[in-house]
Amino acid sequence: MSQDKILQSLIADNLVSAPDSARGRLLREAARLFRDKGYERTTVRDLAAAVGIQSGSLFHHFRTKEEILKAVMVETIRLNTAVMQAAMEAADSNRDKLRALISAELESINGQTGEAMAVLVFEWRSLSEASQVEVLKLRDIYEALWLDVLTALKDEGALVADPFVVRRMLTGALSWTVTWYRPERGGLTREGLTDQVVAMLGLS
Amino acid sequence: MSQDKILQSLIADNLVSAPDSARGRLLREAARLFRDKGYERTTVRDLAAAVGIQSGSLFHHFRTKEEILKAVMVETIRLNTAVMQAAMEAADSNRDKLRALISAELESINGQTGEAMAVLVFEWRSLSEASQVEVLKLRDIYEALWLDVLTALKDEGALVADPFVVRRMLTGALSWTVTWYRPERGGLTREGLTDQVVAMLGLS
DNA sequence: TTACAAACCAAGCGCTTGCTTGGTAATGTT
DNA sequence: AACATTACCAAGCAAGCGCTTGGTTTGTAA
Repeated sequence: MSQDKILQSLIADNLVSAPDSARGRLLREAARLFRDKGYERTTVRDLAAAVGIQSGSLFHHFRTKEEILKAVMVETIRLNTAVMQAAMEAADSNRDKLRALISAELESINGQTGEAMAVLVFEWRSLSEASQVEVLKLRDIYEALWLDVLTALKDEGALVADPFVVRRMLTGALSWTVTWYRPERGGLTREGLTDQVVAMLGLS
Repeated sequence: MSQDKILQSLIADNLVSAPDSARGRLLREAARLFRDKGYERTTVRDLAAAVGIQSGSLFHHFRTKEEILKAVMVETIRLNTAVMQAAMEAADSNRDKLRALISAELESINGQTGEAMAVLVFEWRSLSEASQVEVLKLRDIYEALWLDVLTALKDEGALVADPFVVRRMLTGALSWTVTWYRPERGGLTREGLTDQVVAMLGLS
């Protein structure tokens, strides 16, 4: 299934909002602002101005500012989980599945959903505890994908280190690319970067 | 040189403040609060209460709230650069030097200076641009330590991936341990974790 | 004892924040 | 055409923010 088909299907199920809807546009601008200035430094006036409405009008669409942050996170996880599931199912061997996961995560971090992914990593603490629990449940599904593949590779003997530790190291390493990797400025392509990661793990 | 000797020497040179001084205590509490709640959510009243003074009295020691954040970061980098320099010089081979660097960085992230290191990673954007430039200069010295060793390993043929990429992946991977690694709760020791990282790189 | 600076308090100022309110325009729906 | 619902505006409130001010206590040294 293509990435666009997946998005369409999620929109139809009301799991993520359409990019061209009022809600979708706000969430995209919110992700950008939250990443650039941080959640706390972004005011509801900033958010409203970014979509061309008054600050008070925001509260017709969302009850609180935090609800906007939560929506950004929830929709991003939903989309990426679906995309990664598809990418993985298309691969045969466990090595290829891992490669697909790494490549897909790099894409989600540095591609279209990059702003939202950065928010997911760096604005975690700004969520209320109740919301954290909620978002964490969605993350668990996502993480299970990784652990299944890594555990299989460990059983095959292709991996020496502990699957849990490897996944956590990869989470950090891949998330961190958002702070330095600039594919548009030439040099390393995303596939090239994926190669480097796989090589680092000794799996190439 | 022992870790304590290094600290004493830095205090003597006025490069970091003594842990039992008024300034030192405030910076330690600030690091803890900034990590726990984030810089923006931490008020000057929180900071003052943590050391038992009135909020206004803070501004006798620091001109602005941001100056406190900057001080936390600067002193932490200074200390850790010195510690890592010493750890590295004690090792002979390049493999051992890299191992020493990894172990030392894990210690700095998860040990005494852990709170401050987390602040350094997650509160970066809360610094004014002027301060960012200043802190960045200090970081460059620190990063040069890593690149020297990784480049040497690449030349030896022990490393397949690009040194710059490896360092950046390691930065992310090691920083991220702050979010999950809990040495006190048994299981993995710091040396054990270092082993896992070295094994992941195929250098064990 | 006196002199003086460093450390601190009590009070509050000016501003920004998230959010509310009461009403008006736009957009379907029948 | 009549109504109902959604989307929005203009204005502003209460609370919390970083920081200032004028004055008092504490520490140090001659």
